[in-house]
Amino acid sequence: MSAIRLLVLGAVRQHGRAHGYQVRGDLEYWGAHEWSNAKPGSIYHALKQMAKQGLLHAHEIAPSTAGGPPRVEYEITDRGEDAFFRLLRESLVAYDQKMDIQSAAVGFLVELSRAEALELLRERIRRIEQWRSDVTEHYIPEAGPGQLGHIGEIMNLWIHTADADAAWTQGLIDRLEAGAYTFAGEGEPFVGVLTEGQENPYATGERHPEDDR
Amino acid sequence: MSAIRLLVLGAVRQHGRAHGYQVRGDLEYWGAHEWSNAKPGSIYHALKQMAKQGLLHAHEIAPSTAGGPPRVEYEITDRGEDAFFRLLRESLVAYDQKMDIQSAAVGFLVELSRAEALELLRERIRRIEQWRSDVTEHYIPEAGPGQLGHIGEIMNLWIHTADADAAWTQGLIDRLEAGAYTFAGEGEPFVGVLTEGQENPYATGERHPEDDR
DNA sequence: AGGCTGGTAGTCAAAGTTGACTAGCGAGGG
DNA sequence: CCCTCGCTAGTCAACTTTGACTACCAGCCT
Repeated sequence: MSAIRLLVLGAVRQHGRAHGYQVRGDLEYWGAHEWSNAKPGSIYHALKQMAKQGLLHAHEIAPSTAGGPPRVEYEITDRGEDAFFRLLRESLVAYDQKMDIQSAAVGFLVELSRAEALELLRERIRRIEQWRSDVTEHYIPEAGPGQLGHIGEIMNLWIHTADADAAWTQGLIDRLEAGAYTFAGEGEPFVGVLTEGQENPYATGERHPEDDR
Repeated sequence: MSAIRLLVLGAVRQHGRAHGYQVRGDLEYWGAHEWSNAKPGSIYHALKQMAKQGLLHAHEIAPSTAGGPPRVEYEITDRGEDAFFRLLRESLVAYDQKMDIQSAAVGFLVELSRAEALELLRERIRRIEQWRSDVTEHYIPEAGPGQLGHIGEIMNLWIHTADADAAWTQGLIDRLEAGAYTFAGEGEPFVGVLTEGQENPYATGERHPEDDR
């Protein structure tokens, strides 16, 4: 599974009602084109697919107010809401080194309660540690790690990455315990969507040399 | 781009001549089903595609010696050889946080000369540092990082990951400089393929609880 | 002899992804 | 007034990925 469904569901949800181009704008605003496969084609595909599956409801074509073709507006359904939270919770605890999913989940972290977020992040650490010990136990040949030759460097890379991830997670836990950010039910939320007409400071353009990578 | 082409090309190349099931076995032996999308469908698809594109030559169907349908054997072509090294070099220097590609590249690292491998790894570090400074410069709002709210944690995650990657790369460089492993042209290479009839200690099975993730 | 299991080798439809392309409208220049 | 440019909003074909499925043979059990 990729991050696109979580991102699109979350974007539509935060808007209440959004069309594809709006979602596209939000994801760009979040920098998602940098760290996920959130390209136009994928976004529109995900919208259609999730509408077909009943996670979104498609309000048929409103003619555009600002030039261009008519647009389809989407709204999240109850089943979509469920799917969003299921995806979010899974993505937070799953250690599968897919950074795009992890990033997307962090972006929606504050949709949960602080207590649940902390719980999930602690579970994440437990799973990373479990994974780490499974790997070190099972992938080391009987004759010692030397038998693996340079192939052992792959395992080394993974362990190194897992440790870095656990450390980052712990850092986030510490910040959250210290009261950082505003979670669901804690008052005025931080909303990261672009309202109609607002310019996007991170729009695709010349401003990010790293786009060229 | 995914890791599958590099993996399949490299596997066929190390065998000299291999059919799909053999490639599948090698990738499993390398643990690639854990850290990449090397599923049967993808492997067979990649083989066919690369044969169509002239990177592999398909020796038409030899009847199987051990039950099952007849099998197609593949051999790498000169263009395939070029493509393999181009992919390998690219994958080593590219910092795009796709761990599957990085892992695959590490697996074939010793196909290069030690000098070139070191050169590429140093370039990798330079690129990570470049990426890091680009990101920190361009993605921090004028009003300070606090403006980002919890979204800033995504950037934090990426920076953290980049630093961990650079550290791992430096560690590998140190080990290679100290003479670790056997590179191309340095004598008897370490070959990580399964020969006919050899049992695969890492075959898909009950032995890896982490498969269940 | 018949049936069951398990390994061998691979196919296929459905889903997801990519990058290039289109079409409509407004603003601004000449 | 016309033409181009750029933004809005999206489509589409080609390609890749996924997971379930198939067919064949060997060995074992009864």
